[in-house]
Amino acid sequence: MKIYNTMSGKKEELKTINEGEVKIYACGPTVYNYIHIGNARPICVFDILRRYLEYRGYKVTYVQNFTDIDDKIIKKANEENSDYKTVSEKFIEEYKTDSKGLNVREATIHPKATENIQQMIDMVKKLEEKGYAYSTEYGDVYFRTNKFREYGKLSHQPLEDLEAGARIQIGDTKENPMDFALWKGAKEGEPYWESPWGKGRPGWHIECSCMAKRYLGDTIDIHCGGQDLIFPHHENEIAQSECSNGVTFANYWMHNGYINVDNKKMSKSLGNFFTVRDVAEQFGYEPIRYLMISSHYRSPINYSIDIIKQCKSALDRLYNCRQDLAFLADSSTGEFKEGEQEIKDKLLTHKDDFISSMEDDLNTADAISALFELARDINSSINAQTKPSKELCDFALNLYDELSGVLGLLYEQKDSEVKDSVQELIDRRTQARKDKNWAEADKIRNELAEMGITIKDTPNGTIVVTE
RNA sequence: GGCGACAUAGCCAAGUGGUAAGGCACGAGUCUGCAAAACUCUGAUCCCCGGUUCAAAUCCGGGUGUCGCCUCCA
Repeated sequence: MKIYNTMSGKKEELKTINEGEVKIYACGPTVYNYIHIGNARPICVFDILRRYLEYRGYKVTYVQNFTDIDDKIIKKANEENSDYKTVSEKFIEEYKTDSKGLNVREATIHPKATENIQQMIDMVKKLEEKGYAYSTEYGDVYFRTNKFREYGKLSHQPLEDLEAGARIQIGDTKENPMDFALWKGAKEGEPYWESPWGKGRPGWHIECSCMAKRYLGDTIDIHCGGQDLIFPHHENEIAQSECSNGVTFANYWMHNGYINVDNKKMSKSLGNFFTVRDVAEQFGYEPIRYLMISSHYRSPINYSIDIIKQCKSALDRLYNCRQDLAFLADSSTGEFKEGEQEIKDKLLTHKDDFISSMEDDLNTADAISALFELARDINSSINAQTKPSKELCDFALNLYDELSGVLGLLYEQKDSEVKDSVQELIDRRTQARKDKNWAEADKIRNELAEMGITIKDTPNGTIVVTE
C-alpha cells in the first residue's frame, strides 16, 4: 500500500517495522466538549485505514489517547463549578457515544493522559538530563528547541522562519520564543501532581510522546491526525521522543484535511462548528461517515446541510440494493446456474478496482465508486432477475458486505424481522393484487403507510422498506 | 514575511501524458395496475495565458481566485 508521508511530502510504499504488523498512534480528543464534524474526520478516516490494513491481513495495534487534563478542561470545569475529572469523564462518554454512532471501532488501547503521569515525568527528567530541557523558577519545564537541530522537519520550516512568526509574550521566562512547555507549574486552585519541579501538570505534547512509547514502543509505524496538528503538536512530539529515545519516532505521518464551513476552517475557536450530535439527531450518523469517505482524506471538504442530504441519498441507493439482494438471497435456492459464472466474474472486477484504489493512499472516493458500480451490476444482473440461484445471491451479498464493511458503511441494517401483524396485511394485499382488486390493495398500502411502513413490490415479492 | 494546499458539469467528487469514474439533483424513456425501487439515455473542450509533446485536465512558466499553517485547534 502507498501512503502519503507528510515527512517526505511523497507517497511511499508502506514498509512496517515488523512484517505483517502495523503500529498506529492517532491523536485523540481533548475531552471538554462534544466533538464537531471536523473532529469526526480523522476519527472516521483513520478507522478506515485500520479496517483496510486488517482487511489486507495486517495485525494492527491502534492506540488513540484521551487528553483528559488540559487548560481547556480546567476552564470548563471552573465555568461549571465542577472539577476536571467530572468534565473529562463526561465527555469521554459522549465521545464514545458519537464514535459508536459513526461506526468507529474502539481502539486497541485508549489510554488517558492522567494514567501516564509518571511516564511523562520520567521523560521530562531524561530530557533535562540530556540538556534538552530546563526548568524555571515557577516550576515550569521547557523544551530547548534550538538544541534539536532537526526541529521543524515535519512542517518543513527551519527554526529561524518559525521564530520570525512567533509571538513573544511579555514576562516570558523562556530562553527562546519557540520553546514549549513540557511541564507546567500549578497555579492556585489547579489540579496538580507532585514532581521533581514541584506541583504541576504535564504539557499537552508530552502526553502523546509518552503514550506512544509506552503502548507501541520507541518507533512506531504510522502517526496520524489532523493537518492542524503538524505544527506545533507533532513537531514537538518528534522533538521530545527523538531526543529522549534517540531513534526515529514515526516512519509515516498521515494528516487529514479540514472540514470547512463557507470555505473557512471549522474550528471551536471560530465558533463555526456543527457538532456530530446535532447533525446526527437530524440526519443520522451514517451520512456524516459517508461524507468523510466521499472525498480524498487530504482534500478539504466544505460542509453544508445540502451536502449531508446528498450523502443520505447516496446511502439510500446502496441500502436499496442490499435490501433487495438480501430479500432475494433469503428466498432463492440452488447452485450456480448457466451464465451466472460470468456475472460472478464481472462482480469481482469491482473488488479489484476497490482494492487498487485503497492501495493508492486510501483513495476512498475512488473505492466507493467501485461499490456503486457493484451495486449497479447487482441491480441489473441479479435483483432484476426472477430466479437467480441462492449461490449467486449469497456470493454477491458477501462481496457487497465485504467491501462496504471495509469502509464501515451500511451498518444501520434494518431489522429484517417483519411483525406477524404486518406480514398478514402484506399477504392480504398480495392476494388482493392477484385478484386485481386495486382498491383493496391501495387501501392496505395506505394503512401500512399510516403505521409508518413503506413497501415496494419486486418481481420476487413485496419488501418492507421502512418501518 | 516564510511554508503549503486547492481551482474538473447545477451540486459533491475521482482521474496526474493518450481525447473526462462515481454519486446527488433535473429531464426523457423502459418496467410496474399504480406507487416505490431499478434499468437505459441526455449533460463538462477540466480557472486564464503562454510553453514542452505526435498527444496535457494531467508536465513546465506566468497570472487570477480561494483557503490553511507559522498561536489552542482534527
